[in-house]
Amino acid sequence: MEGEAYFVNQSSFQVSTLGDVGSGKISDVERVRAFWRRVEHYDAGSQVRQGERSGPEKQLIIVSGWACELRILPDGRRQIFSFLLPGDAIEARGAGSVGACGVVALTRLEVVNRGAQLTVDAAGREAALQREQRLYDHLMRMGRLSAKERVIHLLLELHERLDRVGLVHGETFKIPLTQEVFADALGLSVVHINRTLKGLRKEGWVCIKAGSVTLRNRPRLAAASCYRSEADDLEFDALPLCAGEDRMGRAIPAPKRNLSA
Amino acid sequence: MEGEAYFVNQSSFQVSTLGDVGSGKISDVERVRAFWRRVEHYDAGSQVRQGERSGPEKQLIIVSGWACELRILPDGRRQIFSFLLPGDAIEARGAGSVGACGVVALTRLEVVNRGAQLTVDAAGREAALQREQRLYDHLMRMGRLSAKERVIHLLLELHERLDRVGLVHGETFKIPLTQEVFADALGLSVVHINRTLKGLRKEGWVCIKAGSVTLRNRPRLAAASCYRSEADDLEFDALPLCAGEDRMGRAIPAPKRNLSA
DNA sequence: CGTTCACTTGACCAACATCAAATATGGTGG
DNA sequence: CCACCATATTTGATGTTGGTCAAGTGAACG
Repeated sequence: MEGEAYFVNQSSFQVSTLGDVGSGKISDVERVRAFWRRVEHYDAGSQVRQGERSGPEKQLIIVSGWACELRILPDGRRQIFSFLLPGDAIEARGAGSVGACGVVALTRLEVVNRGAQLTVDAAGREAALQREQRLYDHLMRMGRLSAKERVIHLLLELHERLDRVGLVHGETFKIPLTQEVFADALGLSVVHINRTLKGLRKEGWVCIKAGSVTLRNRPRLAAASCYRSEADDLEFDALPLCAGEDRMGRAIPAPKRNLSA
Repeated sequence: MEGEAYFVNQSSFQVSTLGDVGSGKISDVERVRAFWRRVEHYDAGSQVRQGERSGPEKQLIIVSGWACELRILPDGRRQIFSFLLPGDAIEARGAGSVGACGVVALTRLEVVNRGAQLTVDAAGREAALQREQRLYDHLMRMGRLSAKERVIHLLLELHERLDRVGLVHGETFKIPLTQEVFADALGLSVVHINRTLKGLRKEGWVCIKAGSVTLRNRPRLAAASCYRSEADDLEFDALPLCAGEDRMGRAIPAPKRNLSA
């Protein structure tokens, strides 16, 4: 049944990806052929290396499967920066100058190659903004949220993104993630992730079984983890960023001494 | 003496910013005038709000002073995402759709308004890549580095960036940051930042006095904090991202079970 | 000279990491 | 179907890191 769900997803991407190629009399069969000619596959665990530092930068769009951006320190510590879901682009980073971050397939991956994408259209800009927004969210998670909050917050983000591409059924969706991957994304140890999940299950926040997750009472989860959906930016933006005197008095005045000894 | 250093910096920015406006007979005085006409100021602690959600997006370049991007949670927790130094652009974010992150001046701020910057040139792309790179570094710091490592790592980044705009003298540079700001950037508590700094001082890693920092033996610091300068991307990129069997055996195979119950 | 803001320090505690071992689970070959 | 193996999850015991609370110090400033 999993393959079926993925196929539905693929066909929807055919339309959105190729719909603007030729508006003329190209038959649907032609389109499907053209689509599949550009499909590439990556095995789970393989590194997706693109933009071979000199070749034309190809832009890959994930059709099915999950990937992640990550970095590994010399001593083995790992940090996952973001998850890449169906519909997301794998940026052609690394072709430029900065590229100390790799993309690894977390499951078997199906991607379409859009070739060198030189012009940045409105949709591309929007996607880039959201991507950046997610990086900020991730920073907030790791810097200021507790383990329980981090897990919930990430699950809510994944729910929102998967929902947008039709991979959520009700409140339930599938995550092909190991607890170790989860830990590396959230900056926690596997053991502690395990215990945190246990706690969340026991307290009825979520239901996690065999790779699918069901979020119970999403608004409550959002409140408990300070999650701000991408939909309500404006409202959040209106909050006083530089706190006044009422809000815990944590204003940011001009410092009078700096990191003194 | 502080003002003097800043002024030197400003004049260098005049050249680089306005050098391409007119290659003809515009006198230097004219250039200076044109420059100063576009200068804006922000007080320390004030929020830099740009792109008033509908007006023309102006792009601001910091001439002198420090700012930061941050977010505050409803319960008062703060997270600083990045520091903005002289020469950095204050992105016109927020004018689009996502903007749950504010820019606050950490010191008195002098910025030039470049007006709406619609075309993205090579320099702009390069800057954007480095900015993103720094976000990744920050994520790595908060997710996988210890307190001591985080502090060193951040100091090294600041050194590198300040050096590039000529604000480092020898191994010493000034940071107008409160320990509280430092804490909010690194996801630690003020008290713990204090103790960490104390330790670093005592062990001779750095010398921090009255707002200026001297890094002792930068290569050793870099090694101790897993710092990778922006100069050696290639080398780092060549590291095996998806570890083989030699490197602690932490490969990323296809997960066979996923977040089971 | 008192007030304010930042830094400092000590005592105590909670969150999370680490180590080690036990227990599923799924895949594979017989 | 069963035995076996590798991988993942779970659990307990224990240690460390870093947070919180509270109080004290020192410098700048009116």
